[in-house]
Amino acid sequence: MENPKKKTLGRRKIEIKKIEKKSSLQVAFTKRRGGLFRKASELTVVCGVEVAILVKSPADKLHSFGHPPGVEALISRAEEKIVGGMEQYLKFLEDFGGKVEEKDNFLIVYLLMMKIEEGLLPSSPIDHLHILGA
Amino acid sequence: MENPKKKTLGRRKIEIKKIEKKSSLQVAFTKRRGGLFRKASELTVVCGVEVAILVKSPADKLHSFGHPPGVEALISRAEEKIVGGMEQYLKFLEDFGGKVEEKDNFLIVYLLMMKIEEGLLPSSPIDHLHILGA
DNA sequence: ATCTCTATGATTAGTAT
DNA sequence: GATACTAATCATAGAGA
Repeated sequence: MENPKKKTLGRRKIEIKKIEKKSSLQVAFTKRRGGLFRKASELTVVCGVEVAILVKSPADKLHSFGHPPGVEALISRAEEKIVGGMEQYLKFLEDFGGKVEEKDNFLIVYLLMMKIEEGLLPSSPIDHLHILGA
Repeated sequence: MENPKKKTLGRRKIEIKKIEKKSSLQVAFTKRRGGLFRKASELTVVCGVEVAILVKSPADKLHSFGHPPGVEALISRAEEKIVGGMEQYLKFLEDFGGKVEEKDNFLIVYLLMMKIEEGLLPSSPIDHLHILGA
């Protein structure tokens, strides 16, 4: 039998421009975010590199990806010290300061991002400055 | 003529594990980083969202991607204020503090990352704390 | 290091659940 | 919000220039 009524049209070519239909945009966002994070994950493995990604959803929710084993270790180490609040946090930064190499700025910033995202840190560096009397 | 000696074998299936051969890894990294950034770019357009990516190359060089028009505007605005060094920078953060909404943490962090990457800011937040007498 | 080449493997648009 | 389906579009491995 010819043309056995295809169930779907398959992938269609699209123009890269903003999707207006809300429901379609939501589906596209979920798929493409997943695709992006998967690609990032493959990159970390295949090339043995560090990657951090932040994406804000159409609903302003923050989604993040990160994978260096080093970053994960830092986050774990930080976790215990940070949950204690601001004082613990400042102490953590000081401890951290003595051990981190120049090239690890990347990791520090990533760590801070994650903590901010989780609501465990003040919302911006500005708060620190004020607290410290700047 | 059958089998006109195919020029390439086409894409081959690979296992997702670290490539050991250095030259292959370098090529794969360049291609996959490009692919990742292209996907990110499409995501920002198709879904109208904000994305920031940091990747450390096998040679420890930092590559970044970012695209919200808002972020670009912030960076421009910041540029003038930041090039003056630490004092200007602190002042910038204070100015910034009065104007930025809670949901803009993302942008702030992204901005800081970019500045650190460019060597325009101290290497870590720790330095601020010390300077401010923490 | 970057750029073809290209067959093949991988992703995803549109729709329904 | 995420997942399943499927055909078509898209990305890229491996090799060479």
